[in-house]
Amino acid sequence: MLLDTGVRTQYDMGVMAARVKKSTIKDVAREAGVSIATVSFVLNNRPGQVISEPVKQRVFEVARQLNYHPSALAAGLASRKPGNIAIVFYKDGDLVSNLYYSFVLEGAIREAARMSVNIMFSYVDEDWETSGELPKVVREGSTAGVIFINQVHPDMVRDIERRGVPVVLVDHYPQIQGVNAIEIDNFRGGQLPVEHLVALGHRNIAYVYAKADRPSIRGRLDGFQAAIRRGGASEILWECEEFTFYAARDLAMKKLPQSDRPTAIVAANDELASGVLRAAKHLSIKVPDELSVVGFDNITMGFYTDPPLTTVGGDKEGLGAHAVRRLVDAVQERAASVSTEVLPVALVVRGSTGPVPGS
Amino acid sequence: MLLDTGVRTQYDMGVMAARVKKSTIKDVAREAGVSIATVSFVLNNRPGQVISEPVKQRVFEVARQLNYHPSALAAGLASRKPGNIAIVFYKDGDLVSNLYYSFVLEGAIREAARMSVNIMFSYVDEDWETSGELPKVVREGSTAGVIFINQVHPDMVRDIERRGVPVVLVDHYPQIQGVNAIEIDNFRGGQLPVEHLVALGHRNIAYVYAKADRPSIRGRLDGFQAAIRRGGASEILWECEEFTFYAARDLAMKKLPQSDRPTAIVAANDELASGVLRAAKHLSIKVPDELSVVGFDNITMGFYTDPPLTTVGGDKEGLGAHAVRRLVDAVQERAASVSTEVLPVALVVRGSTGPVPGS
DNA sequence: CTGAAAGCGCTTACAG
DNA sequence: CTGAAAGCGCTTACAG
Repeated sequence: MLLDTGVRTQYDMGVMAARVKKSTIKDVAREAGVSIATVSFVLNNRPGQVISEPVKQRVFEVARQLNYHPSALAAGLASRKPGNIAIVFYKDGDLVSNLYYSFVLEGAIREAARMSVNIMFSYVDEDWETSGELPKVVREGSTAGVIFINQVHPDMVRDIERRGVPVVLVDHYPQIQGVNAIEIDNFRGGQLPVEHLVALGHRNIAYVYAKADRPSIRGRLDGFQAAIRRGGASEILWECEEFTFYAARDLAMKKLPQSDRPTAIVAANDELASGVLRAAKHLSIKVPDELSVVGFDNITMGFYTDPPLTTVGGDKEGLGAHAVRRLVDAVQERAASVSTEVLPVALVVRGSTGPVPGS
Repeated sequence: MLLDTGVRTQYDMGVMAARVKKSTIKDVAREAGVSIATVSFVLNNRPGQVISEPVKQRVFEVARQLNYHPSALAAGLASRKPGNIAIVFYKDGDLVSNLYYSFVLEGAIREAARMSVNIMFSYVDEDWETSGELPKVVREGSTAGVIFINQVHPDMVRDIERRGVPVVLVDHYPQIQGVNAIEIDNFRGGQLPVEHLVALGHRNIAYVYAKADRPSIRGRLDGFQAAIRRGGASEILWECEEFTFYAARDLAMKKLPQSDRPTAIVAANDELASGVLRAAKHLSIKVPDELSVVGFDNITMGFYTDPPLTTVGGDKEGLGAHAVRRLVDAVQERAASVSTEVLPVALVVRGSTGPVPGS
């Protein structure tokens, strides 16, 4: 438990003389002249339970007057279902401050607010294999369901569901079968830039990426390659050391000066694309006149590059919002079955792409 | 309440045959051959309560074996103190995805995880004045304390504290007296760039900012002005329309070409500084050779500008972490008294500042 | 249509 | 040093 008993200090000093006490279901029942069961029934609009209109009105009225709000703790305990959901992520990540996932979180939090569901945040240790310890929120039964974003451990998901706590996965890896999941259409997202560039006359298109054992990265590459084949363009793969701005910049600094330089570059994400843009600037290669560049993710950064970045945008907030809706459905057992929901992507054309040079 | 009764679908189909049930304090008491009170006492390490060593060991052992974890809901209800804290913000903000505050949140979440406290997120309507409605988490008594980041309504803070729920404010506005608050040293942060620039020989320094009725912005400006006076430099104020990259860029595009152009520019934040950098690039003014630029906040963006931005950095994660520790102290009534904690700032020298031209 | 009562899983005076 | 019992504020069969 979080708290000790102890003596109040500041409040006792008179500053907060009138400490307000919450009214309870008993207060409402007494005032309205009904039983607490009846109060509970009308306030929860219990299906199957018929309460006469006058009684209902009286209860609502009294509840309003007394400013009554049911205790979430008591309700959760009695119903055996906490009124909260939780987002759990791994400790060594930077999920919250991440330029991409922070928008997913924003979407989740807003949707939860809209649905009047509290949302909790919790980390789990990386070394789940060895500890086997479930997230605190599920160990202590304070959440009705959990959302994992990004990394996840398959066995942990099983263990959590075995406790009767539904799980929804967002843009997760590794792959897991038979779990509710939400992701964006990475394959389609990989095609979009190519189609755009081919329409602009480009035939010589490089893909900048880094190795990563993740479905989203794989999907983008697959989409790129499929579109390249279909467009009759030639596929060039530029592999960076890692998924960073500077790795992409350095790679581009090496590759761009070569004589058979591609006329367009598609990057696996906006950060890499920004690195390419920087290299082009240093090499005095004009974008988009001499080189077109496309990113992926549509993160804020792309507004501020020079020129502003053409990119592929998924509905990041939607990812979070859908996950919350999905989870609440699962918790309420309204969910038909397990499935993976794929959210659409769209090309966001800004200033970094143009007709192939010499066209 | 979040949930209906209903029939399980997927789980009943055999996939999740062995639904695990949580063990309770009763189970532990029975196995260990003691009363539930004793279990509660030893597990909570209740001060003043003396339990014999052998009994303690037995209880711990059994609890471990049964994988017992106290129900947070039950404990919260019985003790009248929820085991959670909450971060509440206003609905129209972009706090979570904000380039600055997302790091504060990251720090808060991590610290909460470290302290084994659950942290909840909640929005509150903008129109508090008219609704008077407290955040859901406090209405329903599911939080032991709340943190407000950024915007806050003074009367709401009072109302919440009157419920016995302590409040901690992070980088808040407007000003409120008598509440626990954490902020960075904006005044000192305003001085730092000037001292740095003066040491580099600059005497002609402009401050780029936008009007905002916020202590943090005011503090930076005050610091800037104080340092300018002390350094014997001349103060130039460039006021933008708003706090955006493009507003700063446009203003700089107008001001920079003037003959009496300053040799250095200090911006009220990194976004404005980036805008100035962009204008300089368009005007072919070399940074830092012909112009020095300093930002504020040390957001990720500053790594990617060209050149990388010299800026003033506060400990953003620390802001969140301190707030959590502060709040937990207040909840446990260990807090001596109400106070404002000011976190130090430091100059982060990167590539956008250099000696005054002609030196 | 409504109420009395058991119970959710804990904590906490109180008694011994 | 330990236990029996009341109580936290709800929900939910069950009875009428």
